[in-house]
Amino acid sequence: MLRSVTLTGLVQEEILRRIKTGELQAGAKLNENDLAEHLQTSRSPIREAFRALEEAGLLRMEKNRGVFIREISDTEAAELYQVRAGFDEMAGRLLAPRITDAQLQELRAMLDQLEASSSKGGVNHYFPLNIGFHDRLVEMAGNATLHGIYRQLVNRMHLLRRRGFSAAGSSQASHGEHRLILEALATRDPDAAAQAMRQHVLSGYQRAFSVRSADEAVAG
Amino acid sequence: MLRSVTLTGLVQEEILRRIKTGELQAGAKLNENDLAEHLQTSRSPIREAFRALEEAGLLRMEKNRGVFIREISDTEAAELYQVRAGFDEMAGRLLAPRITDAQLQELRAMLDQLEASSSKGGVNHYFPLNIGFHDRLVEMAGNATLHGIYRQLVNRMHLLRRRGFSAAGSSQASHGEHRLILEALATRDPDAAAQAMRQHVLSGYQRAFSVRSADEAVAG
DNA sequence: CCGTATTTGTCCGTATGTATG
DNA sequence: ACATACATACGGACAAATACG
Repeated sequence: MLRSVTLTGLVQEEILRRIKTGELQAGAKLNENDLAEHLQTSRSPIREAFRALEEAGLLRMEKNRGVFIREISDTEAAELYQVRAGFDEMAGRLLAPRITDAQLQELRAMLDQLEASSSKGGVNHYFPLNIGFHDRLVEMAGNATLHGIYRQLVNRMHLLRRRGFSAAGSSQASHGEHRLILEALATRDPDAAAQAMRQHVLSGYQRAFSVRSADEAVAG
Repeated sequence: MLRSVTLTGLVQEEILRRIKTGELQAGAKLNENDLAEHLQTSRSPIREAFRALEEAGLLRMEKNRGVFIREISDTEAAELYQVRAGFDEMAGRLLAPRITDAQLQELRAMLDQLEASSSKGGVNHYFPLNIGFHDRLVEMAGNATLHGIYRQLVNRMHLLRRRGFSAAGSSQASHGEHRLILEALATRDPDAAAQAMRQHVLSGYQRAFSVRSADEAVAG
């Protein structure tokens, strides 16, 4: 039992990890006693971690009934993509004028790895790399608050993975869009970068959900 | 001690209320025992509420040292405005094509009340009305996820109120921008509404902090 | 519908770490 | 540096609510 960090924090990270790996899926019930036993703690840190994750939009606590991994409706899924498109657009606009050559190099290297992974390894390799690429893009935008909220959004999107994910040649299209983003950033054109990043998110939504647009799914 | 709702939830709302009213200001220390005594509970619900509010970005918990209302640096303040500008822009773009005449009427009534309050009552009346107006705008945009994250942002901005707030004729300028937003919405022009809402946030930042732009303050 | 088992919500005690004289 | 006082982190117990047979 490590000191120096709180048990609550460790429990919180552990649950988040299980959500990211898919070990915990939407709708699953979390039992306080079981978790406390498996993680070798009392129930107090477990409950505190629950409260934090509830606030982060990952858990739903029903009084006297239990704690569940949140389920994301189709409408909310469309909302998430719509908001994330806005965030990526913001990030692209902020990043384009300030990106360094070294950063462009770093992003290119990440894309090389990503494309290699998509042919070799399965989704379990590709998925975290893809998320890491986009996370790094937003981080480079230089707004820590934006980055923090973006991460919260991405965490929520883990709850809707494994839906219509990974149609046949979808990764090919995604790679092309990634390269478009890098090209726009390389020219330091804010509007082009913003547009490329926004469009990539919206295209990803269409690939995953096979609907026309996030706008219509929300308005629907 | 009410039943039917959790004590944790009540404590959380109470602390949030104290932050919004300014009763709790940035840097203030929260004592578990004192709070538990005043709110007539044990320390457990207090601690759970702390964890939720920490995740929301309002509190900072230092292990074995205490819990404090978060302090927002100048850089983070600029970041908050920059992100909020992006949100309002999104909201305006989404709302313009879908706003109803009844909703326009409702917003006009809110502005009438807001302008009346700015001449009569003090900041304590004006401030919540102003926040309510913007909150309603985002709510009308029809994306509940966007609205939820927006509220989290606004909550954080309470931590930096009472800085350079309310220069002389600043409310007059604000009123003008509000009317511009309504005009743009009335014409159902997405770009105009997005731009009007974005600009209003950025102008508000300049009025409150007397600097040229949020971009420069972040890039600084 | 009732009784039992299980789980949660809350309370309180104790150990540990921090601040202060 | 030491001892004291204090606040927090965690653990465990009890009561209430829910689930189940």
